[in-house]
Parts: sequence; C-alpha cells; structure tokens
Amino acid sequence: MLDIKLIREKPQWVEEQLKRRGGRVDLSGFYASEARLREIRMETEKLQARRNEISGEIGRRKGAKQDIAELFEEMKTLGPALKNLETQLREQERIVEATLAVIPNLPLDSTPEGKDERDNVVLRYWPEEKTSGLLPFQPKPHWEIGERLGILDFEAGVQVAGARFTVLRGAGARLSRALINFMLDLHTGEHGYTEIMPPMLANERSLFGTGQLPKFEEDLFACRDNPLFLIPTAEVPLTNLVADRILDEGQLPVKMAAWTTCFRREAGAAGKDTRGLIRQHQFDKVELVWVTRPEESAAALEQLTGHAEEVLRRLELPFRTIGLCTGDMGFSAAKTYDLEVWLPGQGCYREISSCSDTQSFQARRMRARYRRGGEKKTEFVHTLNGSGVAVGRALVAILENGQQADGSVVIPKVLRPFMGGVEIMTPPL
RNA sequence: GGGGAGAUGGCCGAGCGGUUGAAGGCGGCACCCUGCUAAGGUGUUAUAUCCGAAUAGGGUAUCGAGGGUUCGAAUCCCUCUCUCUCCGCCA
Repeated sequence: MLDIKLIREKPQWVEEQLKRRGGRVDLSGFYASEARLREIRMETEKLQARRNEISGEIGRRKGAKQDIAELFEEMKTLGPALKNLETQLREQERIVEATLAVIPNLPLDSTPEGKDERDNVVLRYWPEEKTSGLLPFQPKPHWEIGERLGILDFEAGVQVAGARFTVLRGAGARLSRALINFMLDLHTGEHGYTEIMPPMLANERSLFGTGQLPKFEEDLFACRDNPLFLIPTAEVPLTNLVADRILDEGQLPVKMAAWTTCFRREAGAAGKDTRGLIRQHQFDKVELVWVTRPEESAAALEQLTGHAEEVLRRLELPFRTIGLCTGDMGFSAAKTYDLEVWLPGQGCYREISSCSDTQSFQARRMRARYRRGGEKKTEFVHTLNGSGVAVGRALVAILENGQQADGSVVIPKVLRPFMGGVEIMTPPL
C-alpha cells in the first residue's frame, strides 16, 4: 500500500512512477474520493466534538440538579445528523481503501526501465555465460532423465491429484529432502537466518498484508469450509509474523528462513510448461525474509540475493542474475532480482529464485512498525523476501546439469552427505 | 463435535451507563538522591488520524470485530471471530 499522504502531496510524481510499471494509471478518481473522505471526516468530527461536549455537560448538570432540557433539544437534531454522517464516513473510507489496496508499489530509481521481460537486464553470469551445445552429447530434458531413473512419476501425480502434480520416488524424493536440508543449514548456519516452520495455510488478512489479496485471488487455492488459503509462498506467513507489531530498533534486522510447500493455481498459465517439474500446482521452496530499518533495505536486498546465489554456487549450477525491469515486477516489489539457472536439457535459463525489496509497501498493509531509539513516533519497517531457492527447479537443474551420456546423474558434492554418501544416480539395467 | 470461562495500553490486572484513554502493578524512559554489585524518590510512558508552519496547541477515533439500545456505552442487548478449559475423537 502506498502512503496516502505521498499520493496527495506529490500526485504528479506518483503517477509518473506508476506509469514506469506500464499499464494505465488514472488516479483522478482517487483524488476526488480522498478529498471527499477528508471533508466528511472533518464534518463528522466537528459534530462528534459537539456531541461529546453536550454529553459531558448533561452529566455535570445532572450532578448539580440543573435543567438539561435545552441540551436534549439540540441533541434531537444533532443525533440523527451525526449518525448519517458516520455512515457516510464508513462508506467513503471503504471506497478509498479499496482503491488504495489495488495500486501497486512504486519502483525504486535503481530499477531498470522497461515494458516487459525483454527489457530485463542481465547483471552477471556464474561461472560464465552458457549456451546450448556444450555437452559432448545431446542433453535430455529432466522429465526424460527423471522417468528413466524412476524418480519422477508424472502419471502417478495425475492419478492422485491431477495435472501439474508429480510424485517423487526413491532418490528423487530423497534428493528433494537433501536440497531442503542443505539450503536451510546454509542459511541458518552461515547466513544468520532463524529457521521457521510456519503454517502453510493463511487467512485473508495475511494475504492482504503481503499483497496477494484482494487483487490476485484467482492465483490461490482456497479452502471450501474455512476462510483460509494455501500459501503460494512462505513469504506470506513469514512476513506476517511482524504484522501489527511495533518492534524495537534493536530487534532489526529480522532474518527468517523457512522451508514450506507452496501452492499456486497457475490460472493464467494454461498450456505453459506443461511438461516436467517447472510449473506445478505444488512445489517446495526455502524462503528468506528480512525485516529491516528503511535505510538498510537496499543493502539487504544485495545480501539476500547473494545468499540465494551462494546456494547455486555450492550446488555448482550455472546461473545468471537478472535485474527485473519496472514493467516485469510483481505487485508488491519496488526492486527485484531474479536468479535464472542454466538448463542444458532445454538450452535456456529458467527462473529459480526471485528476490524483492518491497520497501514499506507490505509493512504499511500489515501495519508492521518499529520505534527508533528514543523516538516517540513509529515508522514502518521495510520487508524483503527471496527464494533461497526453489526446490523443485533446483532438482530439475541438478538432473539436467548432472546428466551423463548413459542417463545417470551426478549428485552435487555438497548434497552427498544428505544422500547417505550416494554420488551418482544410475538408471536400472 | 458437546459443556464451561474469557477477550481492556508492551505485560499483568481494575473498571457503579456520564468529568475513564481508561485505577493499580510490572516493565520502559527522564531526572534526583544515595560513598558499599543494589536500593529509594519524583515525574513520565498507547496507537492512528485530522486542523495547523509547528518537535506549539487543539479535535476525533480506538477497551476482540460488527450491529443495536441510549442524550451519552469499556460498561446493557444481539451476532460473529478468537483464546483458554473439561469431555469425546484423533496424527
């Protein structure tokens, strides 16, 4: 949520910033209803003040056994007028808040300008840029590798749940678990995060707080009999841990890491990535969330992104780091880096992590504040989130990058301790 | 699922329908005092928002949420949500 005062005081500037993200921007309706809101509020408060004055006076005169008839007389007209105004006020507040709730965040100055993903900027490659044809044999896509190894069972996923669900078997399931453990150990042991196991269902309020609601409900799985949604990312429960709280400055930054399963409808992705593990309704992810002081968030994003990159470096998976342009960022983000891992089986880079600084956008929605030492005023914190990293896609990358001509797959060294020492997965026969 | 109890400022905990934004305690902050790791004294200490040049002053709202009764509600009534607890069931 944007600062309503900012919109009021620098409307031109805010509109310009919003236009950088693309789409149509028209805040004129907003200005009108916001002005109307303040008008009604002032009038209401004036009457409320008078009502309180009269009520107090009635109490006083009753104590002194004085006449109160004239006061009752005034209340007779004031009462209904006030009630009417209060109703209007509530309605107008609802309108303004509903408008504000669907306005996306403003991009930072350091976010590259652009219309869509074609304008994203490649910042760096690790260890260097990859292109197709580097393997001494024709690389296969991970679904073929996985099926041959007997560790990915797409048909079983369909049988149990439906399209975009997959069953992992044997070494595949274990590899997934190994990845989770490896990542969590790295982030908690070396990067200073506190491990969290949050609920994987969240209420409407939490989803509003991080920005998935009210605008993107169609991306979520909802429960039929409870007002709960399956989380699309652990960003939701983790960030909302500070919702409605006023933190001490000394508690910041808060750094949390969590493994959760994530659930997404993929409503707008019909026909996209239908094969393999890339786009599933359910996937696992290790998520990193920071809560910082405002002046720290820019540096925090660099660190957070570095922590996600470190996962890929240690897994020896080639990747590149992308700066998302203004037109390609998510609703809540002010700046986003994506990590894209190299997939030789498909000859392309695919997103495996997305790290965003939302500034005070989410904090404002969930009223997450802190108090600077000695200050009376509270300030909104800044929140950041990033995948560190997506487990399913990491599995894909391991299969495609570790594949051998004979269909076997070499397991990255850092994962072997989590795999009981297994170094290679070999197909039967 | 059935029965009880409850929801008040950072925490604990009071609160006859009127001058209660809310006693008291703890914690926090400030100052004072005190020659013995500490104690004591005094004061102060919610959040949001509006008017305002104002870190001046003032208004308004908020005692789980939403309705209602009333001139006036933290206090009365209704609905909902949540928490605790006993029983049953259960990973």
